[in-house]
Amino acid sequence: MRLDERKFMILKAIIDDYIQTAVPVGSRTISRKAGVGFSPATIRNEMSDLEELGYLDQPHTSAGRIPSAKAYRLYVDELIKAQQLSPEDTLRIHEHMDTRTEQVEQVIRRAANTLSDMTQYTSLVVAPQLTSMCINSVHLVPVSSNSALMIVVTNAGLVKDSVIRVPEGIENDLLYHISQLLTVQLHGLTLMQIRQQFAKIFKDLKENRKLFASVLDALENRLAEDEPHDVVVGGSVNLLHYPEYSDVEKARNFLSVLESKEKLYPLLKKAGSMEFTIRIGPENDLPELSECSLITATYHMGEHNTGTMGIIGPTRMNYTRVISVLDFMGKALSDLLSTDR
Amino acid sequence: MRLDERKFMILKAIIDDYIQTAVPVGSRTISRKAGVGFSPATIRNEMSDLEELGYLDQPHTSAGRIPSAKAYRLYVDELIKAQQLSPEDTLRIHEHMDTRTEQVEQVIRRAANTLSDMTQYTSLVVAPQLTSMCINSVHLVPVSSNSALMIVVTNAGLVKDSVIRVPEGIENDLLYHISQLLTVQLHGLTLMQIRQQFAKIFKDLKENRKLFASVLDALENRLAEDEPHDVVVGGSVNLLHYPEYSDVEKARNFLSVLESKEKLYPLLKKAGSMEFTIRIGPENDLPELSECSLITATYHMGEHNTGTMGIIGPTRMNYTRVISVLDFMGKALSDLLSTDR
DNA sequence: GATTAGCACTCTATAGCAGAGAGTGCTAGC
DNA sequence: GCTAGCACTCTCTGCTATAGAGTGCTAATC
Repeated sequence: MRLDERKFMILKAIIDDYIQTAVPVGSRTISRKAGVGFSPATIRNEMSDLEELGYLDQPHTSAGRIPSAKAYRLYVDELIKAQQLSPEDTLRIHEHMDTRTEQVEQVIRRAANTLSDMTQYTSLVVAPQLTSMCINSVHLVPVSSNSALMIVVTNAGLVKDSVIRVPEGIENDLLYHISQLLTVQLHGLTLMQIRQQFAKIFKDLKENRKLFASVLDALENRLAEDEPHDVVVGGSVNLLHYPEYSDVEKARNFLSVLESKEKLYPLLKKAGSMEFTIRIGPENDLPELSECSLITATYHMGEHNTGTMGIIGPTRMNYTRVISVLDFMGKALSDLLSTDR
Repeated sequence: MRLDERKFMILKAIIDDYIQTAVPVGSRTISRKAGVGFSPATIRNEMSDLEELGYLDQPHTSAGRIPSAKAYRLYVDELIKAQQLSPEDTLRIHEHMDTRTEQVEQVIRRAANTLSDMTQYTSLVVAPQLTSMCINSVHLVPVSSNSALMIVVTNAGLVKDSVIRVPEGIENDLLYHISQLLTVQLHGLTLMQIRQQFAKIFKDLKENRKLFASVLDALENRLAEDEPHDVVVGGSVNLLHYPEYSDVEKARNFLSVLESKEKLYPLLKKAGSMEFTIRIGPENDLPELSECSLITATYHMGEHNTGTMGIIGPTRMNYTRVISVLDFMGKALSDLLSTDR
């Protein structure tokens, strides 16, 4: 059976109502709505059909109906229309994001907070992946008489540091000198290239072999790991405001996911460079999120570097609003990160 | 009335039991304990005294007693004895923390996770504050045709970055050259000194004034902010396992605090360089934490740099265990960060 | 033929009540 | 000084009755 216009209309009304109230929707409620010219009995018949078609679920016989994941899918695919963000909201984003010079990391954190504030859901943002990652400089900073902090700066602004052992009583000047030497040797090389040229680089370094050895060793270790990009989470407690999470058990499950970056990152990664993705309830791979929806969007830093952000809410989230907020925030962020401030 | 030995003993037994069960403790329960040679009636009389003295509370007439904040204070001050961590636990810490070269940031995150895993409470760790903070190098990395990422590395390994505008179509080589120039000019200066010598530095730079101006401008802005050190939180959902937080409202309040670094940082900051601090329930400044206890401890990186870590749990937390875990972790972390790996 | 009014039926949520259980405080006796 | 005994208090659990929301079906209406 194809869905005729009236069924569409009724389904949309049910979803809209349920998004607002989180309470199963009865036929009378729909019937009373402005623009619906049918009695509860008629609505009931249609609802019965919609249930058979898999768009509605009934918690128990004498309750109203709630939309199924299939219904939300139809809803986002066909029923909602792009909506302009209200002037107040655009202003709000601009206010929150309009700070002059600031660290990229901080801009991103601020974006996450703004997103969660405005939607009252939970937000995720990952910094843009810079395309080619190579070493910019190496620094050795004395920490104690026989150890130093090794800091490696890559062109992504990403920094990797670790403590290494240095010969007892080494002069600070010498450490500095060695840093410079290493920087000259390694600058501009990708992490890959360094590994390949390890032997050669090592040969070129004449004095302080032992120190160099431990630096290169540390570097080698550092390069080996392919750390997942950091995911910034905003408003993780927001979901606890919704009746869906009045059960502590559920709340804990949800929050556990937010705590593990390893689970979070693939969620956003999967979205790739799609401008928008919407995953509803069970469409998410994580069972913990089977009662949530995740909407992702992208933003840009310069021409090549793309970052991803997302909003997680209950399946009955306000899709329309979230999409417009993400859309606008994407533009604001791209502006902020791609031009001066 | 002074507390005699028997009252001490009974109070300790009550606290120990309540820490385990979270259920108001009755006189029979205490009486049955090995080593207590008194009937429930006797215990009841003592309990009644202890209540009058403010050490015990009674939720309602026919419930058992629960320890008050005053009781916990006495408990940690006088009743608990330092305890050796079990061999299994020390092994566990070593296993978790025994990774070779790793970023300081990662070591700290790992420490936070280990702490929360082992105690089943929530952990906080801040990276060591390096004592003298000065600039190590400045880098400009092209992002788009008219903007670049400015990266400032300080000797703390801390990195501050921000996007700045650069003249349209500037050569990468030139950007690099300018970075070098700036690094030479600024290297070794504290943030303060730079601000003082702003004019002089600016005068020395001959070409590309406009670019320098915007770099220095960005730097100025960057230096102005005194960002709170980052607090790493581990096991934030752990507290939701305890009956104290079976109420979603309470859970939300608690988690909100963890979300705001601005509230968290002062908590640890206040501990200063004290080896241990214990704050019980209302002794915490934050009303949201009035039913929690916070134990902090310090660790060291090299000779001068001290970091702080803490455990937040319900007031009925297992103080003895938490203190031994923190103590051991402090040593492990200091070892890890101060010598090579 | 589609729509709707009417009605019996189902299921949930809530309040009220009784009984069990845990624990206390007091008193009298050891 | 300690404890056995007992009446009393308060909570928790389970049960029942009731109200309310909503449905599905049938028969009447447009």
